[in-house]
Amino acid sequence: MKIHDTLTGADVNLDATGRIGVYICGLTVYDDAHVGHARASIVFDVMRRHLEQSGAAVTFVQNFTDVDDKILERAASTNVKAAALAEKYIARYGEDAEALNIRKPTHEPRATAHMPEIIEMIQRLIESDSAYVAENGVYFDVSSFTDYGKLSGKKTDELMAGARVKVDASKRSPLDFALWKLDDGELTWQSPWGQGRPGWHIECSAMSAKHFESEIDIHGGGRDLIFPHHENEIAQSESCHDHKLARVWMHVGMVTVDGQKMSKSLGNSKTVRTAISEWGANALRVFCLGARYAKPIDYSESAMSESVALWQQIETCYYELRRARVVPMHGTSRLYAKFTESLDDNCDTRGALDALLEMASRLNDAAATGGLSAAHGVACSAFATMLNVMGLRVRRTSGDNEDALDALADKRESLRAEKKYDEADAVRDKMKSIGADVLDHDGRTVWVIRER
RNA sequence: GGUGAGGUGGCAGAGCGGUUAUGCGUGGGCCUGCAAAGCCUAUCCAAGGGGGUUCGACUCCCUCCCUCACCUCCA
Repeated sequence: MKIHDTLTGADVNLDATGRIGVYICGLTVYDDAHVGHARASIVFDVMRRHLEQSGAAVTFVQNFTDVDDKILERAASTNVKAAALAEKYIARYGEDAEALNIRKPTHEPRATAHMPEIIEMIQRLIESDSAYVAENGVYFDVSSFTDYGKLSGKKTDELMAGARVKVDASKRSPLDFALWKLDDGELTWQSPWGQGRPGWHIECSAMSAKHFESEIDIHGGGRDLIFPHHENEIAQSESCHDHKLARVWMHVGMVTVDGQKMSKSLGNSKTVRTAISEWGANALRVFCLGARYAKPIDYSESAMSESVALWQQIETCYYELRRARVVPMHGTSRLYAKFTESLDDNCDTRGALDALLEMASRLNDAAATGGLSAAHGVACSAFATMLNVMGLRVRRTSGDNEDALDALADKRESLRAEKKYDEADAVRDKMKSIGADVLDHDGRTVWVIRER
């Protein structure tokens, strides 16, 4: 699999048959996840599924940052304990991820559960003169790391000139960032430098080092993490270890609304929950996978209704195959090859989606004209695999209801053959009451459970 | 101001130095007892502006314009 590396700008080949370590920067948990968070999680979920489908043993780590200024602020303003607030939103993200069929990461480390590792890493940084103790806490000395800026393409003197960096009198340089903040409030720990809590960034360096002994194969997150988060992670980690932090850096483009980045501060964010209830989880996945991951995508009514239309074609195809009792069969398929080649090519989910849609369209065509048969076994098998790799999940009803619907569909077919249309219509109404849409072609009755 | 990513048909969105992307939408048709779904077919042959390289550029180079992101917390 070929992946574009943000740091070098080059395409890096990954052996998709070996072991692959992936570290994704997850959420800071002080509010519900929005569609932008969902996109990043979905893209990396598909990448993981594809790597595993290709034979790789993937260790997939996605962290939660559960100690942070925002969490403390939100907790204070809503009169709840910060730890409880973080816990609540971790749980709610878990529900969102489940609804979106995002596979559980191998590990979901939390910053608060890694205080010894964090403190130890800070200590090492101080010992190697990469960090220093100041009045308000411990800071990373950016001037000690000559490669600083290599990921984001920023030069330290330009950053200095920018003067938008917060000035803190106890820092040697405005560019230095906090590793440990002295504090005696909630969510604080004892450290050699006094009571306090970690700064943002250090938790990811400590947690990734814990889960990966050497270089991480793929380190990812949203584009907005490139600076300062990932830049600072590199500085910290590479000052501690003699290997690079990651072989490949992968950054997912922003989700915009009316061309503007979705963000909480702008007040234009759409929560995952809202999007799912308005459009359905599969349509949201289709939307998030409908462009190459590095590009921005614009969330809008029309984009989402198009995603729903695309999803419905896939949904219909699934039920056509099911009703025709096509038995999956191994074999080679041009569209399946296009699907895997697309994903191998820098995780081109759009290309993969196109292959899946073309497959659905061909099968729907066959269903509408000659009918599906055992001859479609190979396509049926490829279709199922593609659905699975894309993480799309057709809505089902209970097994009992499926049996009942099959029986009703059979009954309706014979009533129609006998031209007993009133009775056939009654059966259709019955099927609708169970939640199934009825599609007729040429004497055959197919039912579909629609997501929406 | 700096850095990065882009500007493709009504919309979304690819690839490619010379052949129709594709999908959605729209028009027409087919199937059907009805409805729904589906299918077929047509439509749209577009490439921010200006230069250049070339036999030939949407595809390469230069330049200008514009959009977005990051430079402050952010997936």
